[in-house]
Amino acid sequence: MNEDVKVEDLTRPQAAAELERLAALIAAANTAYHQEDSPDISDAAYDALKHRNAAIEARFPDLVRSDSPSEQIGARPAEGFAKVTHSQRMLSLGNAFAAEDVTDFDAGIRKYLGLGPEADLRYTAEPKIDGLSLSLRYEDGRLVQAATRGDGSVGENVTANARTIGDIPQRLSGAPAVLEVRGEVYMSHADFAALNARQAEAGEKTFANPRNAAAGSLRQLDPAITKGRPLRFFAYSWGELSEPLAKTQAEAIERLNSLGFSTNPLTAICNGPEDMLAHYAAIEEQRATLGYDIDGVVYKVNDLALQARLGFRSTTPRWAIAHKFPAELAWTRLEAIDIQVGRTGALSPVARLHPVTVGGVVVSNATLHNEDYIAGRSASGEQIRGGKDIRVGDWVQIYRAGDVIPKVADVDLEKRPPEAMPYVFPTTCPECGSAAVRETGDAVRRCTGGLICPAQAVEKLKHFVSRAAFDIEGLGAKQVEQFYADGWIAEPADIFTLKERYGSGIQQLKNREGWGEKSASNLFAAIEERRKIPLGRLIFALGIRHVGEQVSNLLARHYGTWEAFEAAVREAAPLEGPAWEEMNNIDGVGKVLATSLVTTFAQESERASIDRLVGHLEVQPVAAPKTEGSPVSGKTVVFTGTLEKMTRAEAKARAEALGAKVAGSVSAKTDLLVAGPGAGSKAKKAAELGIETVDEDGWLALIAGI
DNA sequence: AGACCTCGAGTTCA
DNA sequence: CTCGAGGTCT
Repeated sequence: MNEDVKVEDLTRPQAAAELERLAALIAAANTAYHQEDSPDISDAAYDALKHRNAAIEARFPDLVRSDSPSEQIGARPAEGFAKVTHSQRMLSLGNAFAAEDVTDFDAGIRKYLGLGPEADLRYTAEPKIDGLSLSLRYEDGRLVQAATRGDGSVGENVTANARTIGDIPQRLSGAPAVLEVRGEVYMSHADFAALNARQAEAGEKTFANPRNAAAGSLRQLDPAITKGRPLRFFAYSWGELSEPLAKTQAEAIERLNSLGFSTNPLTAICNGPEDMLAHYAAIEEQRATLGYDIDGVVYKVNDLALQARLGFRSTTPRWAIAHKFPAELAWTRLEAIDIQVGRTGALSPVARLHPVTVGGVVVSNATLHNEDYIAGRSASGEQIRGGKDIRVGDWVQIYRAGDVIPKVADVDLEKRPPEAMPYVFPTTCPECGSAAVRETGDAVRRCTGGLICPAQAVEKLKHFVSRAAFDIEGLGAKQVEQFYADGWIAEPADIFTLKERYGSGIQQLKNREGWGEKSASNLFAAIEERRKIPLGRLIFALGIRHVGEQVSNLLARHYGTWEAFEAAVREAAPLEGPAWEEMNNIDGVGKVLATSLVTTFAQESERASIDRLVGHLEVQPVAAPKTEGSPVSGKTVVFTGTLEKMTRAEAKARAEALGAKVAGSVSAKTDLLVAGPGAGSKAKKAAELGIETVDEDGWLALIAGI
């Protein structure tokens, strides 16, 4: 009955009735989806219902129902886009905040390239558009795929939507056979305002800022909706190419422009840091009148041959940096300080704020890092707040670090209420009451409750099912919390007995809010699927301190099987002896890490929990590469310089798996030197000794196909 | 021993 | 995304 009434025109009683109606509709749609094979309403219609519900709740927060659809667990998953693996990773950029960071950037590059301060070195400088990056793949001049950045390696296929954007050509003439153009999708201020006006008029939700509007528009499942949204695109980079575009960054951009792409008119060539900073100032001055959002200036080494020499760090290129504009600031009142307990027992203080808009987003929480941060003293120079302590009741200045994480920048002592007392950091865990202690030299205070602490237990379980660990579909953070609260799951092993214990458990699951027969059987199937688990994932899932994803894979590659790994950890328990030495000799594993691993396994309760878990699993070994016929078997290899296609730790592990011995320095015994860019004295020495030297590609070719 | 780099852990909002 | 800290390189 209220369906056609705009959200903002609803009276209170109407809103209450509408929320009731929507709750019933959405619940019915969820049931239909979970219990039958075909949902009864389209995704778009379903989303519209949820949007309307959220909009009304936002306007009448006190009318939010206890059975509100926005709170439901196990609701219909967002119908996703297909995944796309980028042929070349889409990296992010390093950040500069001060002029000094820019001069450091220049100095670092000169040093890396072996150039003096006077040598000619040019950079491009262009505005950093605040939108979302997109990679467009053209084959033989036709647009064949458009993908979002995603996590850098795998993005989402949004080709149909990208085709609706006017700035994106469908066809190119005179382009390389394979051309991946990268750039930014954005919305202008004028278009954003007009869109929001239309949205409001239609009773649809409005967007907080142009960036969200652009992101929301590009990620529409129905391209027809995207087509109606005024999106634009600036090209600024490229991925895979069948032939080079040009010799310099500036010429490449010009080439993209002549192929029909919009490129930013404020792109300039700068000669050194002074020039770069001047251009930065010039762009900042025009910021308000550009008509679209920018959040900084990007500098890139102009010479593409030099870019190639500089290469990449793990997540960022060495030859580019983003010089950010100062973050937007806002003042608000600190209403409370809460303590959260993490997986490792870390007590993290969180500021509860009177909601305030910062950079187009309403913020009501902010991280306070740790005890010292609140106290206003810092071990390692975080002096943004000039040594002022933070008290409940204070007026605090908030900014969003990297435009994401809200932080407290300053405290207004003038406005401090006289009754405000310094915050006393708890020395017991607020969740379980165990002592919370701070190791000397550590910034964090940790709950000592271990598995007794419910917060730690839940966080460990969440970690266990997380994406890089067991990644069980249908068992996310929310479900884990609920199952833990209901006593269904107390430790990881319990996940694998869930079906036995709640056997015809589907019956019981079905009675839960938001669960139907289909989602329950899907969950059990997903759990079954994960009984087979790669060794690296298992080690990571255990959630041992200092043992993250990378280290877990390193350990898995080194030991190969669960049996070998487990035996090694047990034998290393005295923190000495051959097994201990071997572990410490793994590249990337040091004392702190090895101690953490070995002592965790040595704890009776942890140990028992791990044994119970592994009993339910079939751990897949890391395929041991054959060392037979390996061209490097028995040889001594040294790596130097920067490796671009693998980490040093990875390279070493791989070489050892192939039967080579990896040494740290070049000597007469060295058989082969693998030298990446930036190689220095080792390469010189190898040349003097007449030792065979190859670059990274040569090394990869050598070991290929084994 | 110090500089540099990577990884781990924790955090927010849509 | 950022900080802190562990680990390696020079």
